[in-house]
Amino acid sequence: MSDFPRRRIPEAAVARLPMYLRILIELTAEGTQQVSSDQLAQLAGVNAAKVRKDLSYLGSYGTRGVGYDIEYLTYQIQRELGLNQSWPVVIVGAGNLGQALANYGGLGGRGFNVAGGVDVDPSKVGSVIGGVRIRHIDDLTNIAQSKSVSIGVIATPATHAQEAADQLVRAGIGSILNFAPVVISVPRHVRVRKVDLALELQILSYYEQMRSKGLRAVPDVADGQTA
Amino acid sequence: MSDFPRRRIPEAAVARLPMYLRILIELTAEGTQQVSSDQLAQLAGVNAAKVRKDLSYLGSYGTRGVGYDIEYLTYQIQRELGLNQSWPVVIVGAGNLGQALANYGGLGGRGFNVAGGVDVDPSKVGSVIGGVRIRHIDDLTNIAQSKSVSIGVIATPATHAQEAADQLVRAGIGSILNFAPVVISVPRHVRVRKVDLALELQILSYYEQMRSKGLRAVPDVADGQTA
DNA sequence: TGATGTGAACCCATTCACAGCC
DNA sequence: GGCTGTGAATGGGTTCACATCA
Repeated sequence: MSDFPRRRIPEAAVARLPMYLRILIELTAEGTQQVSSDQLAQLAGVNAAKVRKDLSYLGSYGTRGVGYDIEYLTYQIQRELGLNQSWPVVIVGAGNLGQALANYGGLGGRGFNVAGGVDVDPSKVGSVIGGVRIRHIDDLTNIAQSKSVSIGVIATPATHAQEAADQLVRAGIGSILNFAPVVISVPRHVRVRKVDLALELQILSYYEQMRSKGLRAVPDVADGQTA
Repeated sequence: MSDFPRRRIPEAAVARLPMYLRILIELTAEGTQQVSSDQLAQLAGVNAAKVRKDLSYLGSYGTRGVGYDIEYLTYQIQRELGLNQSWPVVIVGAGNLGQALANYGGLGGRGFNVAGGVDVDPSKVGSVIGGVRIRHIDDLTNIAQSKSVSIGVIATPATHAQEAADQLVRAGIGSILNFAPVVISVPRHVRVRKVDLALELQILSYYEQMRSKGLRAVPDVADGQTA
């Protein structure tokens, strides 16, 4: 109501906003107050025009001839990403990875809190990891509903990932971050993002192999950087 | 020489090959021997035409009217990605994340092995994690060169990530997988991929927020799935 | 007949280049 | 003068649709 739903932002741009946000927060920590699209592009390793276009989707928050006010821009990006609230997330799987995630303190400052963790293993149920009590997976729906959780993280072995996904969907979760190295299938309205260590490494190995074969591979762009 | 450098594969296609590979390996485990682009697309949650085009970059390894021979296709993808050899990787940072990575057994079967781990903290140096002895970061160049490591993983806190990147570059590493939540800058010839939990969650929160505002957000595509 | 392989069309994303404003 | 904001141009990736072949 107060902030009417502005035009939809292209997916690719949305994916970069968190990166800009992080950089802005770092700049604030260093005491900087203004930043130009050129500087920001430099720090993010992308093209300056891209920065300006991305930011323009939020509205016209820059000042011509000057740049962007960091504090104001930070606020706008956070608002756009929905980070003016703290999102409760639930973690499925309390093995190595699940524990690492629960212990990872970095989430609090970035708009999230771990509302709970679940596992199938009875020996894990009841333990407390990173301040989070692990409950049985059958409690998932309870937890999700009582704490209004809409984001779930799958940190199970590959063999149980689909099961975990099904449970999350049944619990009414709308977005899933999948750390298990398998493709999970979910109803179309559920959004999934996947993080897979080996998969990332395999992409890198392709280019390393190209390099070793003497092909200059590509001039490199991707997550661009400066020396 | 034996396999002459075929035309370069588009970046987006390269990024999907590991996913196909994993699915093919799963199918093999289930005893399947043939697969069509339709089936594969279904399992990967992408369009069938995309599967065919992606695979066509490798060469014409399918049989019209039949599909793809899984074993043969698996071999071809592995070869293309350079996975017919095992790539040694070095992990910088032996904290929570670094330990989780070293302990993660899944790498061996997917074309990688942990050649070593390093840290700055003297109390960590000398310990053995996941079968890997942690050494001091000053040994990085030694390790990298003696074991021909070309891929490095940054698992340090954000504050030390740039430092770690510099050391890796100095050690002659060509590709970096960065788990630290900062953008690192490296010379142009070094390839970087970034994995950031909070960043992924922040992307999801954008769409959850859209949803909660009643905007049907997007019809969803991304890592597509079937119900 | 049935599924691949691929030109062509389409669509989204990136980049250019400059008008507009401070 | 300097930097934003954005139409227009470009480029890459996706999808269509069909010729091709087992």
